[in-house]
Amino acid sequence: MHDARIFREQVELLRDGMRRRQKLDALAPVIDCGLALDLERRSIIQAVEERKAARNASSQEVARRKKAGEDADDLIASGRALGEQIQKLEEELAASEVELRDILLGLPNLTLPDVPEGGEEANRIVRTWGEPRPSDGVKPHWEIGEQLGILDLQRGAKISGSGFIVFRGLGARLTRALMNFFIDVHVREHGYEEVWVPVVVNRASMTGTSQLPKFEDDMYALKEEDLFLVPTAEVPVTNLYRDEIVDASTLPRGFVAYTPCFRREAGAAGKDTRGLLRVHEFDKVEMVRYCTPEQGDEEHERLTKHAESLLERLGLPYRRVLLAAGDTGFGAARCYDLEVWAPGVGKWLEVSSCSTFGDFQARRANIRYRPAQGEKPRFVHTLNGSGLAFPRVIAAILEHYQLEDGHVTVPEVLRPYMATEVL
RNA sequence: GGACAGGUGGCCGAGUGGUUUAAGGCGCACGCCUGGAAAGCGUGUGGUGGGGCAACUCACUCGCGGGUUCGAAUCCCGCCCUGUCCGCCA
Repeated sequence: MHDARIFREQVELLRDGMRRRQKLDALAPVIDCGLALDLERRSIIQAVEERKAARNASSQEVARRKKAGEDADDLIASGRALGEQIQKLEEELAASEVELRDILLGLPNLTLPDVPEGGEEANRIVRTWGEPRPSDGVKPHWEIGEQLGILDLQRGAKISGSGFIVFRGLGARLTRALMNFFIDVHVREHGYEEVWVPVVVNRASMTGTSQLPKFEDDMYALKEEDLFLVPTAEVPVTNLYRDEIVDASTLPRGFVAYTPCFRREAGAAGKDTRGLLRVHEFDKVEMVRYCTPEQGDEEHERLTKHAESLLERLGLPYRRVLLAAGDTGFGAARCYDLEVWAPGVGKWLEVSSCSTFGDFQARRANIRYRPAQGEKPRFVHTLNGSGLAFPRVIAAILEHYQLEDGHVTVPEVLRPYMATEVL
C-alpha cells in the first residue's frame, strides 16, 4: 500500500509507475479519485477538529462553572449543537476515509527503476546456470512418476479433485527429503530462523501481505470463520510482527518455513496444468526477510542467491529471470523468477519467485523498526522467496535425472535424506 | 461450546462521569554531583493524523467497534483476545 501522501506529493511518479506496469489506462481515473478524496478528507479533518477543540474548551468551562456553583446551561446548549455538527462531519470523514483506503489497497506497488517496462515479453533473463539436458527420449514426469509408483494423480483427483496429488512410497519420502534439505541449508548456512506457522490465517494477515482485498477469489476460504488457507507461507511468516516495532539491531533477519500452499487457480484451467505443473495444493519452503530500506537491494540479491544455491546443489540447470513491470506481482517492487529446465516437458518451470516489496507490505501490516533511540519508527522492508516449491522441483528431478531404463538417479545432496541412490 | 475473571503508556500499577487534559513507580535518555562509577538530585520520556518553512500547535489514542452525555479510561451494547474451571479431544 502506498502512503496517501503520494497523491498530493508524487502523483506523477505514481502515474508513471502504473504506466510501466501497463495499468495506467485502467488506473488513471482511480488515481484522480484518490487525489480528490485526499483533499476532501483533509478539509473535513480540519473542520471536525476545529469543532472538537471548541467542544473540549467548552466542556472544561462547564466543569469549572459547576464546581463554582454557576449556571452553564448556555454552554451545554452550544455544546450540544457542536456535537451534532461533529457527528455529521465524522460520518462524512469516515465515508471518505473508507473510499480512500479502498483505493490505496487496490493500487499495485511501484517497481524499482531497474525493472524493465512493459509486459511478459519484456522479461529479461539475467543469468543461466548448468547445461540444459536435451529432450530426446526423456519422458515427462507424470509418465515416469506413475510408472515408478511414486505419483498417483488418479487417486488424488478421487479424494479431492483435479489438481490434488498423492505421492507414494519414495515419492512421499522425496517430499519429506526436500523439506528437510531446504530448511537445513537455510538454517545452517544462510542464517534463517526456522518457524512453523498456521496455514489458516485471518483477513488482517491476508490484507497485510496484499493477497486481499484484490485476490479474494483466488483464495480458499473458510467462510463461516472468515479465515483463509494460505496461498504461501509468506502470509503467516511476514505477519509474525504485524503491528509491532521490531528491534533495529535484529535487522536484517530471515525466517524460513515449510507449509502447504493452497491456490484455487481460478481461470488458469487448461494452461500448463498436466502432472505436477499447476496444482491446487502444493508444498513449499519459503524464506521471508525483514530489513531496513537501505539494505533492500543487497537483501534482494542475497535472498535470490539463497534460492539459487539450492538448485545448484541439486544439480538442476536453471535461469534467473528479471520480471518486467507488467509481469511483476501486485505488491512487489522487483521480482526474480527462478526457472528450472524440465527436459521431459521441454519447458522452463518456475520454481521460485524472489521479491522485494519495499515498504508496501510493511505499511499494510504496520511492521516498523526504530532506527535509533528517540527517532521516529519507520516501516521495514519485506522480502520473500520460495526456497523452493516442491512439485516442479520434483518434476525437474524426475526428468533431468531420468535413466534410460525409466529409473531416476537421486541427486547426491538428497541421498542422506532418502537412503537410496535411485528411484 | 458453557461459566467466571481480566485487558490502562516500553514494563508494573492507581483510577466508577468534570484540575486525570492518565497519579505513582520501574526502565530508559540527558544533566548535576564524582578522580571515575554507584547512590542521590533534577529534567525529559509513546503512537497516529491535521496545520505550519520552523519553533510549535490542534485532534485522536486506556483491547476493538458502536451508543448515552455539554463532557467517557470510567455508564450501556456488540465483538476480539488472555487466564481459570467445566465439556470435548489428536
